[in-house]
Amino acid sequence: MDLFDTIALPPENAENLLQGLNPQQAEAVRHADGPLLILAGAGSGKTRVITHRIAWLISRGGVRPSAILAITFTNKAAAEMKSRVEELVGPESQYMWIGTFHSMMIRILRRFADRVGYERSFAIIDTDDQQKVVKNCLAELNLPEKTFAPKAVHSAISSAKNDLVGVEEYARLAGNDYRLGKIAAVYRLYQERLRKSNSMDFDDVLYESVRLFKENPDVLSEYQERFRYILVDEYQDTNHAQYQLVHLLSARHRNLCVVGDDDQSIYSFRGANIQNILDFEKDFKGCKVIKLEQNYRSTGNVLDAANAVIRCNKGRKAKKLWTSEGAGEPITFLRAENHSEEGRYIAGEISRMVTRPGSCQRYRDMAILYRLNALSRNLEAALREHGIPYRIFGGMRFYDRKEIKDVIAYLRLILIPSDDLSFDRIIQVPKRGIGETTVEQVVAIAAREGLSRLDVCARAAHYPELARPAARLQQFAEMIDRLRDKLMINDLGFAEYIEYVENESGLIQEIIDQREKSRENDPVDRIENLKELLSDAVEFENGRRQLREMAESGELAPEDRDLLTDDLFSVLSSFIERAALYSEMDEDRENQDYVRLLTIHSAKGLEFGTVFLIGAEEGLFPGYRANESEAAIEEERRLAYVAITRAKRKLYITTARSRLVFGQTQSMPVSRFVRDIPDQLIEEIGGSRLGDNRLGGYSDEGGFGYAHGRSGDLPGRVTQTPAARFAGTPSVSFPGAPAAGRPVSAAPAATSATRAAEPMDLRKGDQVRHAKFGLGRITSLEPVAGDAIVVIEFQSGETKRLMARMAKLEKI
DNA sequence: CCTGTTAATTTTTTT
DNA sequence: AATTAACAGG
Repeated sequence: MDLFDTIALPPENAENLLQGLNPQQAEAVRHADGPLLILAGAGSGKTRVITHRIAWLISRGGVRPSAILAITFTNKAAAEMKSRVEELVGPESQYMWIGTFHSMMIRILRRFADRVGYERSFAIIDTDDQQKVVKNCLAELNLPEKTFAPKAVHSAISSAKNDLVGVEEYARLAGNDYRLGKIAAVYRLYQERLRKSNSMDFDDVLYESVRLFKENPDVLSEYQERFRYILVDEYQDTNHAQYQLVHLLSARHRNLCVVGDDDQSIYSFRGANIQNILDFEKDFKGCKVIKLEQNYRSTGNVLDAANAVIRCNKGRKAKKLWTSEGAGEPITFLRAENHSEEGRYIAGEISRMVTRPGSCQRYRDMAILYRLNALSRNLEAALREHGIPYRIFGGMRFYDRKEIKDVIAYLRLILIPSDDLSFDRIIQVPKRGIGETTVEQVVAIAAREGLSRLDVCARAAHYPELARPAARLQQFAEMIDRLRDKLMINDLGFAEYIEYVENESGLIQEIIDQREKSRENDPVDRIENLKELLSDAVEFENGRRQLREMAESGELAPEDRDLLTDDLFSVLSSFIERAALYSEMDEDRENQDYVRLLTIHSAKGLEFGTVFLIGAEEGLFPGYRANESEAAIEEERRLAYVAITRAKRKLYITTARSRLVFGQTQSMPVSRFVRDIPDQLIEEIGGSRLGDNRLGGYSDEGGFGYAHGRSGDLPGRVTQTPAARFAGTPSVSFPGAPAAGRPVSAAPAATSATRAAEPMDLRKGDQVRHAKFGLGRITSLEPVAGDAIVVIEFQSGETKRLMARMAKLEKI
């Protein structure tokens, strides 16, 4: 075809793209037109193939970068792919579309929002909000949460959307079934609510995209035409809606390349359909299939173990990973007495490996993987005791933290006064003398009058039933108005504006006050998180500026026109959108030297020299819930396969005979997956993985002799390293020291937002003047996040706790 | 209206 | 064990 019209790079340069690739990889890179399925086993150089293929299309095939669409599942994967392609083809790669399903479809949906009945400025709501809306709907329909668990109802709605089953069809399918009928009613109300507040949840983004394309042939046609080449990574994790999107978009040119590994499909619980990859050959008759089976990551033993485990699954494409590497070290299996012994052993092994004379092992090349987040807790004590720097991933995401979500809700309500969801979140935060009954009345009036809840507050005096709290409600509405005016005046930097909101809203003061009361030092310092949000805002503003400069110098996709404006309003709008789509994993700076603790799910796609897989016990892994179905066990087995194949050189698998599960000490048998690993690959410590599955937590073996390590049995010795404070209390010297709370994003706390204030040399005992409270004396000073909380006794007799910078203190 | 108490409830995760 | 929701009392 017209593939080789233009040659953008010298041919010899293009040929370089094939260098160092094995025949299958090279074939995948060179494949010209038509559907292509790449079955890429773990560690088979998948990312390399995708990036080289894109580069090949551009430099050798003369394909315009803007005609290429590459879809990944995470922002992190997208960012990595982007930078690796850029290395290969240079700056023109910026015109490619690389992103997640959601980020790309949101761009398209904003452009055509009116076609699916939304305002262009629609908001994306997160899981928390979704749950809340479901609860509200249940309450309104008088359905007891006892029989209709919000979580279950929400997940039913979510899967319906993922399967492209709309409200009407769901109701039809429910038929006369009482329960399904009620869920259908919740579904209907839920959608109504979201639409009224101009919000979409994550599932809607996909559902509405499919609808947009199906109902608007002109729109579909434009994008079909534009994307001549489409690549989808992690195809085994696509759900039905994503499958439809890919099929719709690629129907014109049929240049669809999907990459995946059915053995690594571990997201069925969120709608991923493994059948999508298994059936690709049926969907695209005559497609090219390329298997990448040579593994470049792991040693022979690790790979053999992985193969042995996954072999037990039925319903998978036949393949077998191999390596030209040697067998390497045996896998070490530990049968510990309990979790503390397990932790001590691991910590001992880590410090032994790192501190051994001449060792080139680094903390950063090690990871501890587990099935459940709860298991990470046990390890912390042991790691800290040994002075091992570590970082726990997962659990709470930064943007999911309460204090962050509160600020975001303020910002959203400022932007969109009709955002009732945000209103609900912050009307009582901080406490302002508005209680449950008042809120209920406001909600009722808003519904009756067809006004937004904020509007009702502003006009509270008009309603007799709100007579008593009217002043407070109006005050709240006025504050939001004031903040909006400030936004429109546009005289602050972006981060400065957010800081302004954090203070004016009273959120900061509220945290200070609460801290006074419970004076337990929060392990997660909420003030520090709020400061961190400011650093993020600075970074965001800078990134956006760069992007705009790039965009101005070249062609601009219609979806990106809003980049041209840089007033506070539009910067804030896109910042809020990013907050909904952004997770902490996205910002793991890889060169930091610490051990990583993560779930197996979040370890997918990563690799480590040494991997510790902990808690390999029946009931935990596979989880007790998996026993209900064969399919669930198979998914757990794939999870085990993913875990094992993360290891490059050395794999440890550890178990405890007894463990605290849900506050109860239980006796834990060895996981069936471990028993599938052949004897010759494994070295056992502390007991056999085969026998010894008797019940009863007590064992008379009395621990174990460490086969190769001494440090484990020296619990008394504490090595102090600076890194130990990664998980400990943040220590910040005031003024001007960087925050230590989140080591990964060690952006200095002195952002442009906070730089305005000079570093003050305040001390306990200093006399100060405050604009409002007058003269006073500092009775205590606690550094926090490059600022400080000061307690001041004023001459009036009052004692106040304030943020030093915001208080604008004058030293006397 | 707010705050302190008891009772109940537990995968995995991204977007 | 630990977090979180419902509930009673100031």
